[in-house]
Amino acid sequence: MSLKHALLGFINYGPMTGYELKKFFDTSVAHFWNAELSQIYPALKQLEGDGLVEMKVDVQEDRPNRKVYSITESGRRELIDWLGKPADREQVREPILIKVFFGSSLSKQDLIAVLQNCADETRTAVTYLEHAHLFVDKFVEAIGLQQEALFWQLTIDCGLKVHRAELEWSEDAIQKIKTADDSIFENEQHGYDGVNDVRSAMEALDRVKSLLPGTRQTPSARPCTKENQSSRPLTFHCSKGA
Amino acid sequence: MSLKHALLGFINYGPMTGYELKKFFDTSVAHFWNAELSQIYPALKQLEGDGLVEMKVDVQEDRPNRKVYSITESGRRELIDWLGKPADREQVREPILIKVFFGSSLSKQDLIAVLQNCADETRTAVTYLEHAHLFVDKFVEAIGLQQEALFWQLTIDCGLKVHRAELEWSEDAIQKIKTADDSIFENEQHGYDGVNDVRSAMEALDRVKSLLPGTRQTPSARPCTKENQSSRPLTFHCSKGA
DNA sequence: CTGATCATGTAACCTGTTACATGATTCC
DNA sequence: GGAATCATGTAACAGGTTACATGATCAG
Repeated sequence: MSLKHALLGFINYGPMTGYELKKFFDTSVAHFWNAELSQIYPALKQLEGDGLVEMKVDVQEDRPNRKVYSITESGRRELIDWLGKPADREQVREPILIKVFFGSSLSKQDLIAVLQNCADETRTAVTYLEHAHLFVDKFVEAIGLQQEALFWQLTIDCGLKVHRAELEWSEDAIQKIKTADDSIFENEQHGYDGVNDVRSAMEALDRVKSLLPGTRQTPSARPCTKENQSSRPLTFHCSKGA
Repeated sequence: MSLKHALLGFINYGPMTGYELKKFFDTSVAHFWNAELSQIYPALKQLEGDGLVEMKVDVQEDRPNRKVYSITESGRRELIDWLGKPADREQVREPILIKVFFGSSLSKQDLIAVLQNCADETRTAVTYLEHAHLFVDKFVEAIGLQQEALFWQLTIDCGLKVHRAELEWSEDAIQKIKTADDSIFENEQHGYDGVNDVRSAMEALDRVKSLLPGTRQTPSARPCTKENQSSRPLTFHCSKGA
């Protein structure tokens, strides 16, 4: 549950309301985490129920009352404990790669247009992150959290590297597609079109697997069961725990 | 709804059952999309309800009956239509970056350990993807879908570039943290610890924003409303539409 | 006999997004 | 007067994961 720990992390800077937490999210971690108010408020209630934060109502005359949350000792322990544990990996989900994967159904120009659009958006993201470095410097100074600068900047470095890699990829991909043979596009006729063919394809897959290097071989087809999803045989599963 | 379109994409290769679709997911798109059987079966029912696929029961004596799905004309149109539209961007969510962001609460060595673990997992992912190139070549040949090779390989190229960038980042980050001043770690005392300070921090933020280049300035504080989430002022929002 | 394979599903749950509701104040 | 600000929430929905249920056959 990363959200609750991110909330704890901010509240650890100092007592805050849900509304203020939302601002912190939007101004400092939006490039790698988002949270809506409708998610923050119930999460704070749960943190309070677990004794990780304490709430005090701040009565105001001319504005709505505020609920100010502070971290407890138990909350600080929980935060430090969680921070020190290996990070979860979220399953990668990239709609653009679905489009590329099935790109043979499109015309060359349509596929390029989709990738061009992707490249443009990524370029925008890179530009924003380049500003962000400067922004963080000013911000941490303004709020007196200079010690945090290194850590905040590191998260931006990550976003920059990753987005630049994405951008490089999409530009490369466009080039490769441009120079590809026209015959592989707008494919109507595929390799097989019957149940038996899919079956023999799966058998072929097993033969291919046993030819490949680098992993222990399995004598027969891998089924769709829990066990070998995590054992990760020959196929290129790559986003869940080692 | 990327999942349904991915299903359509595979069924477009040829008639298939849910169980077979799961195998295709696990062997060829697992590095950028996952789908459980419990999600595939109802999705197929919906696709059928929408007239995008057709189902035929294949009665077998010695094994459970199968439901074989084929794509319809309408389904093929829907697929091509979706493929040609700009891809959605999923909100980035990186638990590891939350840990780095709040890294000042950890000891130097604990933070390095977390990043080391992240680097190791990423290295494993890179190794798998390196195998995957070879695997795809053999696989598409075995199932007679050679025309698909370029597209499938491109999706692996993307994963490789991105994961290598991540790996590079985590190694850099470890170095930067190693050489950082010890005083910024295990931070108990933060810059402010009262409500009023958070408020003045938010005001400081607004002053900072107006100093920054590259975007149109806003005269006053940005609130937590829908409208300017999409207008993306000065902060480094970067993962939603331009 | 145990466990894997083939094959289909349902139900509960978790996380997150969108829409809706309220209501005073302040800025243009 | 209308929009934005401050400040709190609820409800519905969407997407995905985990657990559970069934049941036959085949391999070790």
